[in-house]
Amino acid sequence: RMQVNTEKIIGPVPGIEVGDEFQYKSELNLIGLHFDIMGGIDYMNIGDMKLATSIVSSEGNGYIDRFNSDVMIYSGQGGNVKSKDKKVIEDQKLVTGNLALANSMKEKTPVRVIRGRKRLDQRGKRYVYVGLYLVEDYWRERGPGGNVLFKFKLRRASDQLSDDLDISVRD
Amino acid sequence: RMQVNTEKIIGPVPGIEVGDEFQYKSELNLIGLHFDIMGGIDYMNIGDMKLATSIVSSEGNGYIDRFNSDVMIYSGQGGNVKSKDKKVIEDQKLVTGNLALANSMKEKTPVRVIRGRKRLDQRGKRYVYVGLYLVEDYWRERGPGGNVLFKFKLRRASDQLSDDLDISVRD
DNA sequence: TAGACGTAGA
DNA sequence: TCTACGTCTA
Repeated sequence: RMQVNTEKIIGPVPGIEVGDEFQYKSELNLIGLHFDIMGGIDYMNIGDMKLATSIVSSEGNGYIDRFNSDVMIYSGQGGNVKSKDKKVIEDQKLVTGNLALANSMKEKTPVRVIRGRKRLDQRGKRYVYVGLYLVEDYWRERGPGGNVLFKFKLRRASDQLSDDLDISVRD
Repeated sequence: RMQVNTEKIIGPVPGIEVGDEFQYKSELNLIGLHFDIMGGIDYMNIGDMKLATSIVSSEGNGYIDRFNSDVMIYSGQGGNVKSKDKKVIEDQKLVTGNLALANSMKEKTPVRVIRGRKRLDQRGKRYVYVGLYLVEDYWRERGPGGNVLFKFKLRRASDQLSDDLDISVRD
């Protein structure tokens, strides 16, 4: 797949379909699906408001998200993630990516969702574009360490292919 | 470019030509030019001997290499590199990648060389495959911090395209 | 300058 | 588990 897209946009990326699969976050960047090569939440500024463009839910990094049929619970960023040189546990704050997701709820703008899962053979991950979602709700929780965590509830937009994503994402 | 190559080999990679250019080290991995997605020296075990397969000389990370026409001086790995959570300065050792390069000299096996340079627009780097080199010499030096550094002298193999690489690598 | 749901291999 | 010439944005 040789498409290259350097423009960050909200909504579908031309040429990319639900179920398309990638091997690296850097590929998501080249393709224009998700430009933040490390971060889970990508966003852009519309005027002076941050709006989320895409999120990556990836296995094996301390974040715990949930997928149930067309609803997902996505963990906010910051605070509680294991990091070699950073032992402190802090409250997550409603800034940058978390703020962008909250704004996306207010503005009812769609968010591209990419799901990264470990391969069965344990050789890296695969990232599958699972479609557009709308942020339906968010709230604060206390994490295991007592710190504040944000949780975002997203629902898959209905006007999309209804392929069985569990199959398309399965190894 | 959609070629994918998962087999690590010594020498030229089929389908890849001198001057071919890539945007990410992960692309070098997909293509089979250089499998170590972070490290500068990639190698393989032939029997119980490590032999270098490829090296990446990349700008802007504390290592200082030199390119002069068909000769390059490549810095060994370890010891003196700035790293956020690692302040200690240590002697480089003749192990792993450094040992592999030393063995490649003894065995006269070619090493693929990739040159990573910052883009003029400062948006990332570009990696150019500049061809096969032979390790001609290596020695120990003292670095600015007094620690031992390895330096490897490599000479470009003569039976290759003699395009002006300075042009092919220029922004 | 440092943070961020990175990756493969020893 | 840790290292390794990573890579983008704020």
